[in-house]
Amino acid sequence: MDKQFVKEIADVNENFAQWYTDVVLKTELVDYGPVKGTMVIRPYGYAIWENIQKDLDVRFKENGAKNAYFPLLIPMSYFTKEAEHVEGFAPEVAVVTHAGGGKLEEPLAIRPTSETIIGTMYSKWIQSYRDLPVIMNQWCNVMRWEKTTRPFLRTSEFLWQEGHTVFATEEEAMENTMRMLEVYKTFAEETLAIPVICGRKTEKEKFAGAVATFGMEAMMLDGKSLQAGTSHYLGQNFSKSFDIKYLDKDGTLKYGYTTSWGVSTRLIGAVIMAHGDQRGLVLPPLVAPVQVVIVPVAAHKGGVNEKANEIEETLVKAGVRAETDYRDMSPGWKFNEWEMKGVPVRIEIGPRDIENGTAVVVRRDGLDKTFVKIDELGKAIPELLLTVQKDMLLRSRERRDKKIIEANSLDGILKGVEGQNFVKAGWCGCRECEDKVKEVAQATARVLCDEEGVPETCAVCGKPAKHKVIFARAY
RNA sequence: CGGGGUGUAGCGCAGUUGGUAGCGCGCUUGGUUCGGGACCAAGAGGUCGUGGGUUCAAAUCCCGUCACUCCGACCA
Repeated sequence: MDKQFVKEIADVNENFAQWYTDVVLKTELVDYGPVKGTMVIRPYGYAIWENIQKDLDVRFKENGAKNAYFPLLIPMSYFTKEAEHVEGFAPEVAVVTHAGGGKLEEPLAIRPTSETIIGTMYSKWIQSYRDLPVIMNQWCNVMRWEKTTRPFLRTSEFLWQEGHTVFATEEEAMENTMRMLEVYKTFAEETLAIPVICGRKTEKEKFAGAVATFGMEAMMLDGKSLQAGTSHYLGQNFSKSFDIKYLDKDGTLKYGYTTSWGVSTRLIGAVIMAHGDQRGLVLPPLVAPVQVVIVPVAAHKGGVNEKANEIEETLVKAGVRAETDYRDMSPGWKFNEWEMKGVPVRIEIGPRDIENGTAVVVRRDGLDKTFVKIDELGKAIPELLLTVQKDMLLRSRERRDKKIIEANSLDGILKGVEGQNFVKAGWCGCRECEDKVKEVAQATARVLCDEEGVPETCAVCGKPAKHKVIFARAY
């Protein structure tokens, strides 16, 4: 079709990294920030984030969470209370040493995550079993000084949501960890149309300071895995470090059990890399800033803009995020631009259509044109958006499932990941074998999936396997 | 932190043996167009990343430096 346009965005298959960068910059989702590794999220990109926030927030509240806000700066001393945690984050923490025109007595960490400050506050707030559970969530920015960065996937500063809870018992805390993982999974599939695989992370991949980390992994178009969300069971590690105690019914003082869970703007990266194509973005209707764009054709002929406006009003009334592109440009230009920006449905309306009482309706996920009676748009379009949303999930899942394979040797793992697959394999559970896979195949253990049945032997060393694990190259 | 690459107009690039800055797209104005990236005309826009050196003369040659980027290592 349009060679020149297609050339503007790198080939999806030939150079995925370049394609990705082109898409985020050319569709005006982001721009690079002045500080290395930071990004400016532009209105179009931010609108996606707002849709994600809105949707997730409802789900969190349905599960008992309340929103709060904790400070950006954390005294370094707080930070050093949990040994594993400080060790895990130390290299990437940015520190404020000067303020008010002088050197500070105590340096302040810019939060890389808020377990420490929230833990400190919880220890003040929690006295009795009657105060539990505490389930709070905050939407904020965090900073981690990363060596290599890529918009949305890994930036020095990013926006996220972090939930922090305290429960009286291990069972409740564990239940919450799994519950929030499930919330994420449902959200990813229903709203982002991205199928995910959930499971426990290995010791190596675990969150610093956690007893256990559970993650959801999504497959990108190039077969690599993206950790799209995590839910941590922290046991009593943090409650002991931060002195989070409550007086139980039986009159004894006990440490609470804490959990934390988070997803970030990385989800936007996931959407791009799971659904995009040669023409650019393909956004699932539920997160698309603009769900329907109406393009008037031959607007100078009179009555066209009026009709377009009328359709827009009908759709807005039906609860659709619809917009009309009145710009004085050739329609072809607009078609391509909105396709690049991933708008799920386009409506074309011109003199010919008005005469016939129909409009041209085009799905971004298929680009096939259909004619719909103008009077029926108010009903047909919302239905179509739902269909697109569902189809996108089905297609992604189909595509992904074909690329999940099994292997029982190191070579099999290597061949598998080279073929852009997720590779399920038996694993003895030792760190050496995990490192060996990384060395030979540049793949890491994504999540354990023991519930599917553990193979007899470890694919690496041949000793009896303790786990079934998914190996994949990852972002 | 190692290895490669690139810095020239908003974006993409050209610039030969050193000779004083160019192309495409975009932008502005006017007009004709409008069903898959339209056309004509007239414009605006540049400390050639940066510091030094060689030279009558440097985007071009030499030395330094900075930034960005890709591939590793490290990490959510």
